[in-house]
Amino acid sequence: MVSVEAPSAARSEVLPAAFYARPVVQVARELIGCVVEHEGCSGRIVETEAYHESEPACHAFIGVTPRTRTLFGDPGTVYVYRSYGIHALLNAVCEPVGVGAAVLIRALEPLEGVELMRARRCVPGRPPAATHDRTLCSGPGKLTQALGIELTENATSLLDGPVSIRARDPGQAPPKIAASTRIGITKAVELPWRFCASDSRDLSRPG
DNA sequence: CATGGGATTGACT
DNA sequence: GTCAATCCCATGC
Repeated sequence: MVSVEAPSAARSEVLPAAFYARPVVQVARELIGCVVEHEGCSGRIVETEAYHESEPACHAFIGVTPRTRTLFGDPGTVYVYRSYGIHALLNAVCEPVGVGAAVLIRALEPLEGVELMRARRCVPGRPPAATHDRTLCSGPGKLTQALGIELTENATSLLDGPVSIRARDPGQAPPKIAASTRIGITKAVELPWRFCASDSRDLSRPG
């Protein structure tokens, strides 16, 4: 059995648990440029936000409950929850076990499986999106819909589970990153814990 | 058991 | 710019 991957398309390694077992704000910044993959569909992370149990915008602020239990688990675990009754939002659990913290993945640049993503994002009765549509994964609810990630993936492992995140190509220059305040929250709004790839055109909103 | 509030999106004025 | 859709779960009676 020979790999079908061309040498120029060699994949970076899956990020290890030690990557996630660090301060969540640092992880959020370093996840920019990494690649999320689920069942053949993938995209480059261009926007993230950090959430930590010490501040009230984080679900873990209230402590351990059935909903927040995942946040306090192993670093490198998937945390997915239902937002506004409609959307599934994807997070990566960070910090050591017992600390409730996670990085919200807010936007991707589509890479692989674009046709399938477009099909999942297609709304009946409207024309299909353009081929390199910048709205395919330009938001936390959009990217989970495009990748087919649902609540059933909650508490699975990013290390060997259905959803994985690979490191940036170390041979490439690191992306230029802009920090700003988080979007869509009403508490701890002043913290500059949102990170965007400065040159990306796939952001949920300008960074 | 009833209620209220979202880490959003897309449609519409 | 405004607004509704829709469901999980935390909270309070």
